[in-house]
Amino acid sequence: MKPKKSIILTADFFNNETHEVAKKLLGKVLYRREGNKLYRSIISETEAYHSMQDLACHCSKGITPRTKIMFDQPGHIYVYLIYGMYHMLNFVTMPKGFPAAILVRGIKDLTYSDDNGQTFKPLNVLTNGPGKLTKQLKIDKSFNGLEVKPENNLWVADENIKIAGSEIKSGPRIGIAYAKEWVYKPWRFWL
DNA sequence: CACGCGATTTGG
DNA sequence: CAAATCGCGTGT
Repeated sequence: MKPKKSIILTADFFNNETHEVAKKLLGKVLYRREGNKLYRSIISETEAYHSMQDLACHCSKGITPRTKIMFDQPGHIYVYLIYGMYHMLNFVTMPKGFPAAILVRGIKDLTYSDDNGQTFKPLNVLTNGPGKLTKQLKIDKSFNGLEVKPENNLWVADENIKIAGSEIKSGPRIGIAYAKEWVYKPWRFWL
């Protein structure tokens, strides 16, 4: 059985317009290694947060202890805690100095392997929300500021899963009612 | 240093 | 529909 071709996404992939990267992330494969377990899932929902003008983006506050990571290199991980209990997983986009990130809101087809990635078994849990998926994948603030790569036990790969343009839906982002005209930007993407 | 609230989820 | 629960940004 020939192993599936898996191309690990690097900074180049994330160094682009945030909404474009958010769309391209759909259908990409999210890996998380935790102890002897390797989790594999398909990214199915994302949201783009782009520029200091975007009032929905934390980075609209400027460079603060929390937001500085979004000003850093593309391909880094931004994790923050919301409502005192849920960790949100984001990937930084755009060149260093320009604040932007993508929130991973949903993953699907979560499987795991505990034998060095040879056999993946289905894990029948719901991962259709940003707080749910980080709980399942045991992602917390310890990932904040790290590069998304296998050495850090969290990475994204292109395994040539074909997504037709017609499969991608878009609409307003969730939970940002305070963001004035930015509320209506269709920067949420899902399959 | 006190205060208010959020890129959510769950249960009543 | 409201509670849970706490770090961060703001203003004092």
